[in-house]
Amino acid sequence: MTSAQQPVPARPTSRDVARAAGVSQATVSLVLGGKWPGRVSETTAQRVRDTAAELGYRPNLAARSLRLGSTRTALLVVPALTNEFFARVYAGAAALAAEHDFGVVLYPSPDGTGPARDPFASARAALDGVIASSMAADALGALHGADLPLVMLDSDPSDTGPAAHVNLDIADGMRQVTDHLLGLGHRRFLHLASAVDTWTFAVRARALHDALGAAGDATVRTVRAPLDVGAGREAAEQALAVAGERPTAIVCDDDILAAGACKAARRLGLRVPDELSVTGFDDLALATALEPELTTVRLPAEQVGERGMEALLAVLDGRPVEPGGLPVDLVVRGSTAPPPAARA
Amino acid sequence: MTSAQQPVPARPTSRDVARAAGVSQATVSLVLGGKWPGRVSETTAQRVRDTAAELGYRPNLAARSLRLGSTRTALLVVPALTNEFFARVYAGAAALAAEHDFGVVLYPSPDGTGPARDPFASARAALDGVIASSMAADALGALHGADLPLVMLDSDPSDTGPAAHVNLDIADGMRQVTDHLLGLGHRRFLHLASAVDTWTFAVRARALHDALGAAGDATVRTVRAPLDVGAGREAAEQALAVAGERPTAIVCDDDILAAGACKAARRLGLRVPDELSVTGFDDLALATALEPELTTVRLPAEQVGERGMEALLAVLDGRPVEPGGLPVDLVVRGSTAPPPAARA
DNA sequence: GCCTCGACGTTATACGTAACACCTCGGGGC
DNA sequence: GCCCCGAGGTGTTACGTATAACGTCGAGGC
Repeated sequence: MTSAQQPVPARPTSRDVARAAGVSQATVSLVLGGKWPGRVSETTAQRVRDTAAELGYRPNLAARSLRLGSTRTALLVVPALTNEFFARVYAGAAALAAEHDFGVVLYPSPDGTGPARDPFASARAALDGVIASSMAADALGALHGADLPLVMLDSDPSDTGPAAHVNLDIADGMRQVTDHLLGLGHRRFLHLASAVDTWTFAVRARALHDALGAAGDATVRTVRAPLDVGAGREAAEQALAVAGERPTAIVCDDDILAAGACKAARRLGLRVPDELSVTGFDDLALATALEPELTTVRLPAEQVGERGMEALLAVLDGRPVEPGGLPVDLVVRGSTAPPPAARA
Repeated sequence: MTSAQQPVPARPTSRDVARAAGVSQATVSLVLGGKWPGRVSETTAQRVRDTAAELGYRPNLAARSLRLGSTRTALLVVPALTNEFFARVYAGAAALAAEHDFGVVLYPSPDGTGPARDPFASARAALDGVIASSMAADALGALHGADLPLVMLDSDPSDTGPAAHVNLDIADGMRQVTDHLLGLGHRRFLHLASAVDTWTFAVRARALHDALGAAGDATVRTVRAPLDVGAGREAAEQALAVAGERPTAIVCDDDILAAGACKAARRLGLRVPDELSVTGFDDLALATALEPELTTVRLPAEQVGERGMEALLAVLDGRPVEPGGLPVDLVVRGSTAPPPAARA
């Protein structure tokens, strides 16, 4: 920037291509734009394309965006990419976006710590829309205020601000988990819940309590912990150490917490699943890395991203967004078994 | 786009703010730009800022980029974000970038599958530079050809094309692992190596063989597997099942492979670490989720991202990039112990 | 009393692209 | 012979911003 600017061959513009090809800049734009077929004779078009390739022409995207007033770029707001679930959501969204010549940029929202920077400054270009996963209400307000098409992922459908919702059938997943454990004979439960206060976790709790309530004779205690193996272990260890009848099954809001629960069990000398059943949620890679492998609920993370992008594209085109939650599946593995009492 | 365009109040421009504040557009730019302090009287400046806030003015980034010829945006090329290591690299790079009013967009490079799209089309804006982690040579060629400042992460320093390298002292990490195991008394090793053919893994292999060669009486077999728990388990299981003297330690290129190795051990009825020691690499969250926890090498992933961004900013400013690899640390946990023979 | 000068603003311009409106020209139709 | 028409191109404009170059005006030096 400071010096050595002159000798560098500046990037060729469409005008350079035009000059070299002996046509006007408008023609170059017509040819390379790809729309307007038949507007330019094939011989001329080919000459333009060849010259462009020869010069290594690359359209200036800033200029194009300015002209078009659109960048074909969406912002994806996620709590943290280090959570495999969201990394997969991104992958799904980015893949579908690419098919439609769209881009996805990320805004890892402040998960408690750090100053809440401006999500729109984080995107380095104008945005056509926003896809956001469930997040704190205040951060959400900022997004609403931006009058951009907004698609919410896995969040409260009664929040009618957004243009569309893409939800997982979380309640059904939790119901499947509970029914599975009840079927095995469990009656005393521990719910190792996320300390994060979002819709997706609230639904888990409600579904669990509903399903257990229907069973009549089941009891459940709840402890909450941050989404972290160590925190999950501590919370589970404390809960299991209290006097009174020990739970025979731990239902976790998340595979990460479930990993913590397994560690807690081992520390207390309880074998999983013989003496204690543990279930997770998400079906991360972690679930099959553990021993025993986790019984958990498979969430189609990539599909969430895809459907989110799909919904955004629909909104931008003025098409209606077909509603409907994404189905989730219980995956039974080695971390669940009948409780000790039921094993003769 | 098709209809209902008119009723929407178009986003205010700097000119709208100027009109409302009773000044010229240039003054608005001067005030909001923040440079040129003292160029405008404080009373006027305040009036402009107030009107801007009132109208909800947001500068058009496309126009700014066009004018400035720069977007303050870097492209980060990584194999896959679902690998926690790269998600952390991104987090580090994005955090430092934000401090310098820079943005980071991602290009998850085709890891074998999928058509290699254009990395520069993936970024939806002009780029000021590229930060790339080690990748296949052909993809790398495309980046070199773009005459953009390029910073390579954890890759062959003898590749002199890039503007700068940010490397981890991988060889030292592997040496620490080997010395630790040799010190415990191990002599028969299995190297569970990554099937990916990049510099960072080549260095691991070389360092391992060098360190073992120095020991004199140690032997090592190598098997390779994709970076995947299941694949790692299969490879390890087959290798452990062969006739002859069984290795007493498995050195893995990666925590994910180490998780596979642990599963293989359990399937074969070998207890870790009593009958078989296992080491990982990376210190992912997975390392402490497993039981026993993995002895592994902690890589400062966030720092890699930070230093990469730092180097890019330096190159852009014409400042020299100070070289030097990032140190890595052996973390001894429960997955390593003396071999059975050494335990009286 | 003239000139200078700094403080404060304004006017004008360019960035590179897309696309509207226009121009040219040869070939029919009548 | 005149007009129309479509094919194939070109001139021109606007997008919103940053900043260089240029007023203007009152205070102060000599």
